Amino acid sequence: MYRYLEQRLAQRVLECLERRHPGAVLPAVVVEQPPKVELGDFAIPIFPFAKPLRSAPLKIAEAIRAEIGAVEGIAEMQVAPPGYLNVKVDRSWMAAALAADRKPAAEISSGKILVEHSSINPNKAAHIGHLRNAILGDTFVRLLRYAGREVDIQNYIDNTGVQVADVVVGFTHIEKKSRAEIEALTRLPRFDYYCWDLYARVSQWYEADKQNRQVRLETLHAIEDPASETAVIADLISTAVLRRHLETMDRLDIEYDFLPRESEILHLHFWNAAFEKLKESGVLTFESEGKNKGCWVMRRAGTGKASTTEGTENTGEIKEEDQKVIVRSNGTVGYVGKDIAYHMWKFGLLGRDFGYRKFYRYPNEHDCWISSVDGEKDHPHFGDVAEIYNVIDARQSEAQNTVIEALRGLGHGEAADHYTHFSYEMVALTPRCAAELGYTLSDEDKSRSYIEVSGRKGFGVKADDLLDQLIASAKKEVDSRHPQLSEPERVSIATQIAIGALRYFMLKYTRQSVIAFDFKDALSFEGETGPYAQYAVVRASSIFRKAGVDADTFLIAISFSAPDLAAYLTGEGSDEIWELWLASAKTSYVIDQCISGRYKTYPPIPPEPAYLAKHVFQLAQLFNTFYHRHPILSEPDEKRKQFLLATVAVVRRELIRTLAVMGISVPPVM
RNA sequence: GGGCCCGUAGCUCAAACGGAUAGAGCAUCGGAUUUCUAAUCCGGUGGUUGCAGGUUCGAAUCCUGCCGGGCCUACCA
Repeated sequence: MYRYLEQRLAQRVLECLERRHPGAVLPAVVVEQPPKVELGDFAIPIFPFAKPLRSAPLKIAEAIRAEIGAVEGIAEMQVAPPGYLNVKVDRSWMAAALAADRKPAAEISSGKILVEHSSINPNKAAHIGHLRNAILGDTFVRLLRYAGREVDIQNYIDNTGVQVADVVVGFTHIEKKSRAEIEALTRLPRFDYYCWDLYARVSQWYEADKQNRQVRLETLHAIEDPASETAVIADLISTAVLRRHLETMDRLDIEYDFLPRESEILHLHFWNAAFEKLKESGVLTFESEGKNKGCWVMRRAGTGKASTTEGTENTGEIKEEDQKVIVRSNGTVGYVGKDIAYHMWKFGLLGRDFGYRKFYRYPNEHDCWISSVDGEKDHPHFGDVAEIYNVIDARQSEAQNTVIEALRGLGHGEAADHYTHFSYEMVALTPRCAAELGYTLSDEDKSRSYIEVSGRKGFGVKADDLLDQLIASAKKEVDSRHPQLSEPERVSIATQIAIGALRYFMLKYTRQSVIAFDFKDALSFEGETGPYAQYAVVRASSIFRKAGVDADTFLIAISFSAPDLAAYLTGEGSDEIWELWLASAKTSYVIDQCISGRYKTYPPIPPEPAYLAKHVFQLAQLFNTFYHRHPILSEPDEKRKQFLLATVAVVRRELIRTLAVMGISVPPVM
């Protein structure tokens, strides 16, 4: 409703100006939010119109105010120096719409969206960096689904790469385990932890004797032959670790629909199909001499302008330093090549498909499918989508751009335009946090503001460990507050709080900010945190419980007359309560902003889920202030009491809604 | 060398195609509870937005140049 009002306001202002100045070339009407409620609910800066209309901003603003006429939902307009048109919403109109949860008709959006996230190498336990990825991705999925879009969630599994090979080497060459012994180990409750330690040992083993690296190459090669014993072991390990990753993410209510694996991209020859098209279209060129002799290369994304710059004639030749090797001189294809083929499949441009079989069933009966060479007959239709979003950290932006350019080069400009690298910065550890974990730091490291997590070194905070700590910490608090509750009830509440804290923590930073991880901040339940927002909802719920009224149906049953609403919302000192209603009205507006990114620029800026966190916090903060100032159940004026209850119900509804989009549920008590 | 990102309060972060007095949380100091449970609220302290120019009615935001930091830049994945 808020967004609807904003758009209509901009439209009407533009029409008004066009009527006054026919033929004038006008800039877009920008609608902002004034710094304070007293000023109004919308603010339109008039400065940009001064020059084209050859008139003073204040004069133009006054003219608009006088001539625009009645706009539904808008109560009044004021001209404010040095050149703003401040607009006040018709408060009772908006409140009535909000209480009834009326929404303007949703735009019809078409086409399935594919979101790829997590994509953790299946060779060790997930860590906090993976948590950021999965939480961002999962929240984005929830945003899209809230907006009515159809979404498939994919988690790409690189089960044939060096990282898996390294752990295979660890089992077979360092620990000298048999296949049966490894199989037994995979049944450990936290087999991924075992691999975490082993992986770090393998790295040391390589360091100790460079000869050992030869084993890695042999193993890597052997994994590609599905008939080999090594491949069977690799599959055993990667599948077991993958299962653990799904369990870890399920703890956070993160689910997937389909797990495409590199092994199938290999064995179903996706690359061959892509290779032919890439050669035909000239995206790939063969180098017959120089550094990359014998390789198939393409232009590195982001280098060299499309046309000829200095020296480079348009002969299809690419300067050596701008070359990206896609096929090595020994004929094998690198990661990017496979990724190009995979993305052609995503858009339905490859002409091949995976086989599918069920892999994992969530407690809610939802099935997660996995790729396989010979799959089940009946399966959902994956791929062939209209838009894709890849949640991958910023370090891989060049590889992502290369894939996009390959699609463009193949003539699939439309697909390339609907390919978004949902980029974000990494999670690193503060030096203090690293020290707490027992790592000895060099003086150089101590002076850094953060230190990168390294799976190879076994340096990092494991996802399950962090979650365990959060639950334990919340449990302690719940135990002392609610000793009367049963143990399972207390565990359940503590778990919800822990998830709330973790998901909020990962979402409150904007994407391009490196998270310097610190236990103190992450384990905090006070201030700008998930539990703060959850607690606000619990408070709201408890008011209704005490009142003996059902919060969810209260708003349906009740109705206010416009004069009553106006009395409560526009009277003396009502700004503070109005602010709460106004903020509540913004939920769908905020969700829209999260999805489309902040600017409507080209190229588009990826989505930003952090605005959700800001919105939730603002709602909770306003509510807590309101809660403290207005005793509700003891309000003597019955009509006013109903209005205050309605205020609580609306805020509560919007808080629950927004938290749900963030993947955060609310416990019954805290 | 080239590409991308960052530099805002003691710390961690915000700031809506450039807009009204740059805001929060944490920390710190001082207050608030016989009430819908204080995982809360109110108030104080704390800023030359890395530096220097430029663009304009107006710059944390755009441009240029410095300074400082991070990531990418392999016939690794």
